[in-house]
Amino acid sequence: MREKRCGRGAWWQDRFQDMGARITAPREVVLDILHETDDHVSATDVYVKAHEINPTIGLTTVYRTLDMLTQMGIVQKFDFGDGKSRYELVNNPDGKKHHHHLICLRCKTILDYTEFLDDELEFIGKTQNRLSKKYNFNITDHAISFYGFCEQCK
Amino acid sequence: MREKRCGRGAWWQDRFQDMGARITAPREVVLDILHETDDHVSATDVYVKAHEINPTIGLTTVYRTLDMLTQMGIVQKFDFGDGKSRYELVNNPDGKKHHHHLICLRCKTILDYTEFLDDELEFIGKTQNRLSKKYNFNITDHAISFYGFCEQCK
DNA sequence: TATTTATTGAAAATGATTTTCATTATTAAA
DNA sequence: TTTAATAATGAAAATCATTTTCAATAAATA
Repeated sequence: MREKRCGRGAWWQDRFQDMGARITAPREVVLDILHETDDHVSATDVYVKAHEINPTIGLTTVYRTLDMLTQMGIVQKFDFGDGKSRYELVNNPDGKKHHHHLICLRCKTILDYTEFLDDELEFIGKTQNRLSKKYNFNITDHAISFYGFCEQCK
Repeated sequence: MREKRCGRGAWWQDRFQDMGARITAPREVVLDILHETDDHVSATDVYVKAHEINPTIGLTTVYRTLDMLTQMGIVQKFDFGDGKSRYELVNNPDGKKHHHHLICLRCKTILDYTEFLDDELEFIGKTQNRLSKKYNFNITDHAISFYGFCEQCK
């Protein structure tokens, strides 16, 4: 087993309560794994790690949990074009800060960058406000990706 | 058959020449279809239309052509999380202007928006310059998506 | 405690995308 | 031109991520 959540419960557990979703062992394991990871992980990545911790956890449940977390806005789902989805905590207290992506169209390499967040914040904030109003959308997250060719491929 | 390219060749044909790629009937049909479409189409969408025009064109070739065009930067490939990739011309002279996406996490609806392009242009241009320099990347395109819940789903 | 409801995992089904391979069309060379 | 090399094609088979089905289990509620 692994150490339990600290104190009265992790930040995400309240969200579960609100949704009437149960806090189960498999779900805790998935959340723990996401907290420990800096990378964008695939469902299989999560499954493999989960399986090491608790071999009874099935791939289906991993998919279901990841999907649920995505819909709750706790996890962000990415598709970089290599056929499998990647998942990442939106708010990882210990982990990597919010970042954007630079994707090579030939070799599919993904570079995370965190620079220029100040300029970005300004732009995103403004746009987000305008969009939510205009389209009556409750915006919870965003993604910015640049495409092109990396040093090796250009 | 359908009308041939006007004059000495469409803009994309030069790109083909440069790459040593042949301008074949199936490829012309795929390009034509993309030009006629405003939507983000799936490979199957393209295949169905291509098939109406020329029933000998196979799905495999559609995939291959789309992939090739993506790598050439002529087409942009999107994944919105519904399991199939979408493709769209980057420069569609007659078609829709460059736009960004507003995606509902529950019902998966995709809204295109084109507002606020002036602010965006400024932000994107600046960031793009900085990134190309810093990471020695040849940036050809970008994508911005906002996630959240639409009117019905929130 | 009994009963309803949510969650789970295994196995099967689905469905998009890739690979294989033999054939055909195109270009380059002789 | 004719020929040799190469690129492109399509059908069928193979892959592989993701979903669905369904019976079993666990948790919440009456």
